[in-house]
Amino acid sequence: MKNLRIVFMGTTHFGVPALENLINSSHEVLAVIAQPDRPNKRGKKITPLPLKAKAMDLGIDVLQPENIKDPEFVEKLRSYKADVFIVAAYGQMLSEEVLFMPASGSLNIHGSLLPQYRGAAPIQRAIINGEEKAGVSIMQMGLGMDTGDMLSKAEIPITTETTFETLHNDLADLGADLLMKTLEDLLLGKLDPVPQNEDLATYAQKIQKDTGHILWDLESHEILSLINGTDPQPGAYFIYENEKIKCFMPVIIPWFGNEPPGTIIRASGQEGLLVKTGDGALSIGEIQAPGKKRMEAKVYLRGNALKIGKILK
RNA sequence: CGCGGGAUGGAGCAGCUUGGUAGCUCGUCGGGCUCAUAACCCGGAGGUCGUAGGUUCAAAUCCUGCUCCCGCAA
Repeated sequence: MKNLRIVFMGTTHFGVPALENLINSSHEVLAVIAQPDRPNKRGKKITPLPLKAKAMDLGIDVLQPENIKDPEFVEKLRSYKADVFIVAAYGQMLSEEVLFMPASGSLNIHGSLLPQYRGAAPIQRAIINGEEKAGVSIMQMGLGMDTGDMLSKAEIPITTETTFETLHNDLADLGADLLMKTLEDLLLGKLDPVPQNEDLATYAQKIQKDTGHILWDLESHEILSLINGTDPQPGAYFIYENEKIKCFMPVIIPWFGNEPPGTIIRASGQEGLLVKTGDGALSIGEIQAPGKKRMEAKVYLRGNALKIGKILK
């Protein structure tokens, strides 16, 4: 099998499985392009970017241009004489010049079933919106945001236990395998690019800080989706005595009481936390208070009290 | 040097302001009650109070350095 000369662009965990697959294949990864290191996390520490760390472990050159359109960098990129660029959650828009530099152009691994959920937070939004399935798409990158012709896609179901974290990891793995097949087809000339149907396009808005604020008068399944779609980051929360309490691992519980939505129905070290919603109740499996670790709700309630009957906002 | 919270038996917390007896909820072990129980009652084991130093007759508690964890802001 003929090899492809590849330059990989990515920054987060999302691209790691794909990079690993490429390394273990007959293809040649010439370099990895990642976002520049972002100064400081909390206090002083600098957490290395996941994909960069992986690439360095594997002994691959890592380049981190401040701006990928920088002419000097573009020349550097050209010097690799790559056959194709692979982009997975890189974080910078590519210019036309870069996009079409390799003979086979640039391929993007995107965490949604395009043309739905183009943009910044496709995985979170798919869960939050209560979709029944999610997926990854590989496309030939075009000029617009996630607009290129589709080359392949794969699906995965979303359940009541699917969180952003689990789905993200599953999709990263799925995308990695899909990438290998797609590259194989590319070499065999079997690719069949299909333009996206613009009429069906939707956009996944970036997750804001208050996206996770739970509105208890929504229905249980809607709140469950919000909690799961923001788990672990940034987390869905309610306000209790001016403190943000984050909620994780929700379970829908049938409940026919007529308390106002947001009422704490149960809160004990034995029964855990149960809150009234618009159409029933939601058991919160894990919670996290400011400055505290995430823990089982019943464990938290052994040392901290939440008043039964109080209405959460 | 971005702001802030925290480290106390196995888990979650209180105690620190006003130094001097190790507390609470739970778990665990043993016993009891019960048709029975995750319920209830009785009893036990288990803690160098993150770490290094300082002040003091005496430090979980006051002072300083360090390590680690977490929330916010980016």
